Amino acid sequence: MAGKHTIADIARLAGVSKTTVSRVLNHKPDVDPITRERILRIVKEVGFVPNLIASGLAGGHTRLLGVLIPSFASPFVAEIMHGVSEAIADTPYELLLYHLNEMAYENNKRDIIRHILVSRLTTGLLSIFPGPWAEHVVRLHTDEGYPVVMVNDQAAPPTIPWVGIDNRAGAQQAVQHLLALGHRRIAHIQGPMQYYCSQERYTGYCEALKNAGLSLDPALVAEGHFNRAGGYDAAMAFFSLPIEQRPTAIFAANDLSAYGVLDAAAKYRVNVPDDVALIGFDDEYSSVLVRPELTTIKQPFREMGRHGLNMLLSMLDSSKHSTTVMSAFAVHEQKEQSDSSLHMQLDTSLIVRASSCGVAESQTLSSL
Amino acid sequence: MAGKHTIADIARLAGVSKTTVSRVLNHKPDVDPITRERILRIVKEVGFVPNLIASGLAGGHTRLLGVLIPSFASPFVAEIMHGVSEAIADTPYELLLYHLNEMAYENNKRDIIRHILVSRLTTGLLSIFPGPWAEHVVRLHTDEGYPVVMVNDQAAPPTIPWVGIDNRAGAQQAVQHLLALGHRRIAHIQGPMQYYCSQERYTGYCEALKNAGLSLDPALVAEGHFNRAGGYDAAMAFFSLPIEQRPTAIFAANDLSAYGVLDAAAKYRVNVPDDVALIGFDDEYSSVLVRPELTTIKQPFREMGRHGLNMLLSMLDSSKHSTTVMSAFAVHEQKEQSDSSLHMQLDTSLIVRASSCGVAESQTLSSL
DNA sequence: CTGTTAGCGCCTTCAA
DNA sequence: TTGAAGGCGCTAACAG
Repeated sequence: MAGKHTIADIARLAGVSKTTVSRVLNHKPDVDPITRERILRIVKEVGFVPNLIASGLAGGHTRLLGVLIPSFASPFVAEIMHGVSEAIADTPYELLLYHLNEMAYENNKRDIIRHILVSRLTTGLLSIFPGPWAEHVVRLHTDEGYPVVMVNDQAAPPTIPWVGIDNRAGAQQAVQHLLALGHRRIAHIQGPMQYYCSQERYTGYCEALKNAGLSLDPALVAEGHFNRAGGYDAAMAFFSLPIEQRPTAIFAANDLSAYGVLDAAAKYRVNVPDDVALIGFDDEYSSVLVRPELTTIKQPFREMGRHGLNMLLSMLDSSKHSTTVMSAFAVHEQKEQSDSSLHMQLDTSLIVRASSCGVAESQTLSSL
Repeated sequence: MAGKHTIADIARLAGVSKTTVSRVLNHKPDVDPITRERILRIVKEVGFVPNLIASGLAGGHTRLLGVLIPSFASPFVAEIMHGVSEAIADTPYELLLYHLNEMAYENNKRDIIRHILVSRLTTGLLSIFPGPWAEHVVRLHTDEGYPVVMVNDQAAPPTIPWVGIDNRAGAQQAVQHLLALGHRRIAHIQGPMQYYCSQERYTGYCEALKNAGLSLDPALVAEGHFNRAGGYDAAMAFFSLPIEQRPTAIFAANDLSAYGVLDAAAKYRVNVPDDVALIGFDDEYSSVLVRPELTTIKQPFREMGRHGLNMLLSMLDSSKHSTTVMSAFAVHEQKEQSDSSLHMQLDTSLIVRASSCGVAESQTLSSL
């Protein structure tokens, strides 16, 4: 039975105390180099791996990091997780998955979050798309001092460590692209307005129009719920406007809504991009499969995951140092400071495909 | 600071011993009902949650289950995980994620798997799409007796607990659908033939043809690598055949390949489904987004995840009972027996959309 | 039914 | 530079 060794076994084999073995395992400096080599050799020989549970208990903290994800439904989450697992690959930490079934729970959101803290399994938390959980996650950090990083969502101004994108700038990119193509009547299909990112994208849309000297036409703005049906409904409304009021271009707050626009366009026999140009937001996998392929604003999901996890790791690192090296006051000072730098906004990028201008079609097809 | 309680605290508050508290926490029967109620009340009041790390150490096994996933790239994995987390939701277990970056690792696959065993973090393992890891996962179960369930992949005859589908029957469903539509020249785009599921799907294809009294035309079979480019290449080859040899229908071993067929059809100006009918396998999310929408064989991914996790839980359960209740010999007997019933083959289902017969188009569109 | 006594395997003082 | 001793919070025998 391989691997059933304990530190005691190694100590016996090496003829030293358990303490010494523990020291070399934890990279403490105060060990005779010769002894260290001998121990390491034995460790390798017998394939010893320390019991993480035991060391978690004794050390007061585990090597587990929690990842709170809202749902697997969204392909983004998978992309983000991809980045997360890349980042964790060469660390000694492991990932504990907290999945929140979307329904039920309404009342005990707080309990579930608290459970994460109180069960003491994890040493830190990465919260992806917190959505309705955001406030509890924030409190976990603010009130309890638990190391938390939020990925890709934010309460108005982010108050805790956070990695995301500049939704406003992304929306401006989108609208500017349409403006550059000569469009003047540009519609917007909003996301759910209780989300900050929806508000930001809408703001970006408004600003881009204003910068171009265009006024906002309320008839060209509709809420689309971030899903296909919502996009469909919104687009149907646009297409049923009198011809001279119709938009010549649509900026959908996410790709899913844009798919709905394509449905509506097919129904109305509106040609995309000739009759109406279309741009989405996210760059989902499916956006190269729909016809025409969807122009969109790409979010760097994988990078978000990677940076988020790295940020969490660095927080753990610095808190470890601080508690041993610095006075309580100094700790507080440094925390304030590093927190303020713990807001990372990644860049979005414009991906031009056929849905905004026909010429792109041949390019993307040939790139297959 | 909420939740910093230990069993000792509860014991003090309730005026009983720690042991008693531990007993009610672990649902042992031998506790005075009155005392039990009192303890539970206090536990609730102070919001006590036992330290899982400590109980893992003391009890000799944790409440963590490992999930080994090959990559987040595939949307299936997300679906399966969805089922997994549904199943784990009302158990006291948590999920530990082992993610295998596809590359590197070639040499230390074994080490990584061994690490799972040896680090003792988890009590059992759910291995999703093991692919190249399969043999090591199998050995983990066979040689080390570690509780393992494989989801949706299998070495020739599955030798360890396993949940998946009947790929052969699924393929037959697909081909029979095409036969029923009157097609006689049905092509097949295979998956990578080193995968058992690809072989099975191919076998199902052959059998369905034979049952219909048709002979196999080697020109109508091509390997497609399970991806879009592979499907494209294969379809290009089919479409460049002399007209009378061309297939009137194509069964792609997965949806991705089928997307490639659509690309090729667009290039060749072949109309789907009028010139060639198309059916895929998997029912990916995107298959309702491509045009025409893709007829396909749906795999019940979520159910696989759910059943897989439940199977793992029941294995843990029974092994717990067996080690305490039965002799070593009896344990072995029961293990053999339950293992043999621990192979679950779920049903696939045929999803008819526009790519196989035009009439379906209006139906699916209207269901939006 | 309940409490007492030992650890689980490791880390962390403290003293040598 | 090393070792011995104590404890992390809980569970699992044992007795009562």
